[in-house]
Amino acid sequence: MPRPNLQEQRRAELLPALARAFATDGYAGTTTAGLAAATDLRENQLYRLWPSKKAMFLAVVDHLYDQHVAWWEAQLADRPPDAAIAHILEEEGRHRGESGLHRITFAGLSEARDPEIRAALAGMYERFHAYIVDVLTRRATNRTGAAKKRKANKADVEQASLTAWSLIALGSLTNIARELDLFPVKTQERLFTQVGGALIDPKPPH
Amino acid sequence: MPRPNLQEQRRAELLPALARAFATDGYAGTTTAGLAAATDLRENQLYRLWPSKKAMFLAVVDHLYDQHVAWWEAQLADRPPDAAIAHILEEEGRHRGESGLHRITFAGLSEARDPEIRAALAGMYERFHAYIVDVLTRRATNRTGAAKKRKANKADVEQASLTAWSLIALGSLTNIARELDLFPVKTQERLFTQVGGALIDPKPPH
DNA sequence: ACGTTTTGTAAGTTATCACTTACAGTCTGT
DNA sequence: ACAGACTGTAAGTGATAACTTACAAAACGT
Repeated sequence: MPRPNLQEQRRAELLPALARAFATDGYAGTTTAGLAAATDLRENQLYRLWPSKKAMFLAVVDHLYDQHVAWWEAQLADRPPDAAIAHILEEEGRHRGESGLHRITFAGLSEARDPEIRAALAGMYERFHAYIVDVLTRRATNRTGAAKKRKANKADVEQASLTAWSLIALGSLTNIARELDLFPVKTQERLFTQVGGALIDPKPPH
Repeated sequence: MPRPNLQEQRRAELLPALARAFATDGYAGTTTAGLAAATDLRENQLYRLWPSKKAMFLAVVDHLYDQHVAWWEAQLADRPPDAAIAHILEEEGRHRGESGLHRITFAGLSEARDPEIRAALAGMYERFHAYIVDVLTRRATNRTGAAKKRKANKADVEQASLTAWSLIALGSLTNIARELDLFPVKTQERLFTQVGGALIDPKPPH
């Protein structure tokens, strides 16, 4: 049994370069030749690691989603819930721009006819939404006093769900705006802190 | 001088079919053969009306934007500003789904590297934003009393600008959600009426 | 009816696409 | 050292892309 199988590791190493390529040119606009150039490999070497261009794209989607959630986790760790959320609202815009996640999303949305791509994107949104709802309700129950330890009731969760979707909406527009240079970073920050802040905290301290 | 030139009219007639094709398959995913099939013409007949596939796409972007604004105008006409806005918030989601505007936007965003496509999209967003700001400030000044007829001041306009972007954000997410079946229509309605309503009207009547 | 122009139909061109095959090197456990 | 799997390089495959060319058939003003 000669030579150990390092394919899994190789895949992981190549994903950032693939992500960059897909983010730059979209799904249909990215060629396998381009992917090979981006990874400094030949096309058939990529095809030894994934069965198709689509598989490469789906792997990229998963990779970026994991990366994004990991970033959230890092922001939440070692901070009290309120401070963590405020911090995320401030930093989310900046971070989103750096990862290529939003461009991959646009690319995927253009291919939403394809059931696998569609499912991958939908799963990503749903998991992210669930995650935010969890963060929001954890914070809400903490606030009402750990002593009571009341379970988040149905109305609370429903409200948190709407709020979570709204935050995701702000994030989506911010991505579009960044892509098209619609408004300066300052406006983007105000969107997140002012509007986003108002959303999660109906009575602003003024 | 034989046969009048009806090209302009022909172009206008064909745009809806072209829009449908681009909306279905994205920009790069749509082939000129597909466009020909969608319009029931041959490829070279299309090329007699537009110089390239890109020109066809840009024409579609303009067409859908004009259509969307016309719809807004129709909603605003013959309604007092407040009622008109409420009505738009209720109907916007439904209407957006029917026109293919959002899918065209996704398609374009995947090609945002192309300066012409990028400019067309950016222009569309900016014009739409300006339009909403105008609607919002008209309403605000109306409210403070037509008698005073005070000019909208800078802070008002800035606030309206943020609100307008937020509404556009909700619209964008709604489109994504519709595309990916993220949540039911009811949630979508609540997003617009509850969150959207709160955005344009910080103190809800309760 | 005629001359000019637009319209319709078909075929072709060149490039590039996703994906494959062939084969020579190279590494590893034994 | 050597078998057997992995790695690298090159070339090739058929399909299909955007876009053209060629030419016959209408349509219109005169």
